[in-house]
Amino acid sequence: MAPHRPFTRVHVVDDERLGQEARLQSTDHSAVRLWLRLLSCSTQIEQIIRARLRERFGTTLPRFDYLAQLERHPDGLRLNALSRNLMVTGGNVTLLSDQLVADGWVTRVTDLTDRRSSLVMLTAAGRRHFLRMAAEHEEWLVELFEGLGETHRDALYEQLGRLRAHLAPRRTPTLSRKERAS
Amino acid sequence: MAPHRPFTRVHVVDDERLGQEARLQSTDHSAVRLWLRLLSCSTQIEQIIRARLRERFGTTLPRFDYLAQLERHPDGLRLNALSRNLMVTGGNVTLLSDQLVADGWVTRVTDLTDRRSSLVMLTAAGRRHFLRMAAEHEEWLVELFEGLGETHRDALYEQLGRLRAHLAPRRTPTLSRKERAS
DNA sequence: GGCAATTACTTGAAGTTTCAAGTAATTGGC
DNA sequence: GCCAATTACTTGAAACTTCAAGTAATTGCC
Repeated sequence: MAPHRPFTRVHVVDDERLGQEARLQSTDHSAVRLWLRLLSCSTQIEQIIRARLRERFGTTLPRFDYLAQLERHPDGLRLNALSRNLMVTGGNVTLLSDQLVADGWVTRVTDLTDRRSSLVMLTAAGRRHFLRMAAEHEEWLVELFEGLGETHRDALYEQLGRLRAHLAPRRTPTLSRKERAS
Repeated sequence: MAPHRPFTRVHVVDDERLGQEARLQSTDHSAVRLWLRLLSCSTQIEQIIRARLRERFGTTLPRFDYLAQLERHPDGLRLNALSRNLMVTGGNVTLLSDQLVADGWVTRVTDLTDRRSSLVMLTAAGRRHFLRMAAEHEEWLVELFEGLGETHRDALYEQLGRLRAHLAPRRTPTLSRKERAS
């Protein structure tokens, strides 16, 4: 079988002379297993949080995350920055903004220095609403991690920090001049 | 700090006598930060994998995960079990199955011992197709974790294992008799 | 053996997310 | 200053996912 790309090496798995057994063992699967564990843990917690947000507050995780971002930026955020922080597409942020503005939790302010942009920020009611949810949200997480042991929690936090730092350079969408300035 | 029983105690955050500073520090945010890190790492990797699956193979992560499950169960899987393994709803699995059957990667076999159920399993072509993708998929992951350092990878893997074990009892959808038997 | 309760799956509507194309505003090189 | 390139956002179609309700088959209790 031909190589996949000029850049990548020909993987041993593609060597048809190897039998199935050898083929499966010929590479180090630890990277895949690590990823599957990470995904599994993340998905499990995500679904628990998602379900509770719905039943307790009738809202969704993306909306909650959106509000959380805004709460950390009292002076407002540009949709673009929000989209990057939340790791979702711009179209999604536009829609979420529409909804949250309609709900009265968020206001849009057109940026006078750049009329392409609009800033979004929490309304007073939105802030109160978010803080109420956030308090309970935190209890859920404390409860979820309770019993894991502080040492292990710290170790996990530490290792995830390393991973995030390792991954970070990969998504470098080059800050705009205005973002660098702020 | 008081025990964490939802709905019972009034959360410190709600105490309006505390100023903003005190309010933010009045609870232990480490659980939230841990969760955010976990989610962030997971999302980042997920989007990279998702993008590559699309551009290289014109497929999606859910479809890939579906095939991966089937590859690990050569005798076929019931939709129900698949739904649990993939942590998605039954309706979703039905739709994915329809698509993958239409693509020719998967076949449906009605379970003779239980005519409510149907088993899905890989076709020969589906298996070849999956193995081809899986080989490249693994390269992406090896590449992603490369440079993190084996010690840290092992430590992360270890800590995630603990977390998963800690989380596991939470989702106990009670195995059916037939599943216990197998 | 019969029937209520459970289980397995399907379906359709609603909500979410992405992609790709489009509009408007700004920037930078000349 | 002008204009091409870039940037910010919006829009609509398509894909995906969930929820809730529905159908069919099986199980368990009497």
